Amino acid sequence: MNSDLPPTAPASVAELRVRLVQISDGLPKRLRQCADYFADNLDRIAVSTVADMAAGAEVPPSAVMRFCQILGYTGFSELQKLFRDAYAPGWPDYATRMKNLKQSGAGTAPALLAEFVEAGRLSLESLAKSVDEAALAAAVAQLAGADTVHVVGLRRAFPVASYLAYVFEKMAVPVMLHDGVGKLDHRHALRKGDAVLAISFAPYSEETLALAQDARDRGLAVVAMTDGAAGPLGRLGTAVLTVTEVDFGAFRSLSATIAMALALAVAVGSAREEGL
Amino acid sequence: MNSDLPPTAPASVAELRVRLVQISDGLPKRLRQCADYFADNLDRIAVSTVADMAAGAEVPPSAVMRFCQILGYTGFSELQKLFRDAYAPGWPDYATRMKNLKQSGAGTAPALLAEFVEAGRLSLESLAKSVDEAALAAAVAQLAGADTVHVVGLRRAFPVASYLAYVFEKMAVPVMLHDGVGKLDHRHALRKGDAVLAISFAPYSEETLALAQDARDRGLAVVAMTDGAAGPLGRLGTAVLTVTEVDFGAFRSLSATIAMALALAVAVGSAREEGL
DNA sequence: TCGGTCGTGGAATATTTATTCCATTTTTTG
DNA sequence: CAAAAAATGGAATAAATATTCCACGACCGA
Repeated sequence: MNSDLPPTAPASVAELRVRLVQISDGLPKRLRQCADYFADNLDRIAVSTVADMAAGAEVPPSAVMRFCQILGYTGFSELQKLFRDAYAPGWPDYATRMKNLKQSGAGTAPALLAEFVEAGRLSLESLAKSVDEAALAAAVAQLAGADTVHVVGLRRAFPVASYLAYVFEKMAVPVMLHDGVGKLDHRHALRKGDAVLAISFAPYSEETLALAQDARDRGLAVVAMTDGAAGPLGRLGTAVLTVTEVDFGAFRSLSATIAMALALAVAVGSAREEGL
Repeated sequence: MNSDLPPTAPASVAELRVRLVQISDGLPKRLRQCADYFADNLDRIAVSTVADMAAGAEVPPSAVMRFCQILGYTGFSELQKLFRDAYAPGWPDYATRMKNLKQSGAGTAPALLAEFVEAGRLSLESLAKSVDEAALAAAVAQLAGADTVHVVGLRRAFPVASYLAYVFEKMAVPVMLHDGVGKLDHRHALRKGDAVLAISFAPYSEETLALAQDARDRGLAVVAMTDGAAGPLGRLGTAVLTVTEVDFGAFRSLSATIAMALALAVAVGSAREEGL
């Protein structure tokens, strides 16, 4: 008797995800297409019909049905119910709360908060969607290979720069924060083998560009965090990390920029530890 | 002829939300129940049937149909399509991208980025859900009434403090950033009529607590941004803003903290302008 | 109070969507 | 290479869901 496949249907989204990858191997062609497409589009299941999913997986609807039954469900509907139910507790509370906040009236603090929260969320989503993994890897490599990392970022970018400096410090990466205090020119601090991590967004601050340019002239690695590869800082960088931040009003949430900065700093920190 | 209601159906979720509150008044009982329930449960629309929504609004299904048609749609399906489509481009791409990033393998930069992005998102959601509007209003009032705002925050909180100082400055609010450079004690700068905005999270930095304590002793307003009202800074504040940040590894994304800070600063800035 | 309009609920119908079944093709196995 | 088994696609059927229709009742103005 065939008892090598558990007859029990996954009772949660998490379980299902595990099962999907488990069974993907050892499944005939069409059914594997289903497994793969389902695994890659878990979020669409709740709002799709059998026909939609079938079209996405490029199989006939009947294949989708068979697939659901192989997983242990009576049919697609039962599987879909899993996802429809799962939506309820996750998003809705947040969404309604958000709506209430915004309804407080434009200009009030809760409404502003709602806007900034939303801007931050959008920025983070957009970052996840658009990140250039190759550029990120290059940036990590260049910074991990540097003797000292010079972090520069002024005005709006200064909070990010200071946080980066803090994290680098915690991770025992030699770091120098160029904060422009007292109009001092820290340019002479750049040495061969160092790298510059420059953060600036339009309108770009001259001091930041100047330091980056100087480093570039001397042949140092320049990692740029900016809002467009085509901008002045983007052209200067030996590795360019693009972060588009959704801003509300005149101020930006910096959420995406900080997430990128953290990832970069921690990755560099780990890379250096391994390199010891 | 009755042309006071626009015959055009809202073409986006945002438009629909506006329309819902507009028409809620001047609608017969059952239809208003629909409008209210829909407005409060926008997120459920995508995954519900007419019967579900009807049950939720405590009306018969036919009432829901009439309601959809009054809004200008041919029926519920058309309205629902709005939400199902909105899910597809918004979340799904993000979700799959996220999964891919995480799959890059623990410790690599893209995987780290995914984690920090996720932590940021969760923090923002949790902030929107848990914000104390009364405390926020109190904080705005106290800061708006102050002569000079003293911002203090060190270590992890310093990026937030520096950004706050930047925004206050841009909004023409007299501000002083206490950054502890050179171990200077800026305490003497506190004057009657000033207010302190202190930011600190466990483990709390002594300097921040000391400044807050000093201000409190002199009877100044102390607005605290911290991670628990019961903490040492929470006990000191005359207004306490609680921000729980989801952190990944040893570092936190600061997304929620910055969103809160921005909302606070902009609200204070506007309040002061009006008060001129 | 009467006649009309408007709102309402439920039953009937139309449409969409899920599910099953089976003839055909492909793959495996002896 | 043939026979059996498995897999496949599409058409038929069943179920669910959306939508319309209409008879009833409440409300409003005359």
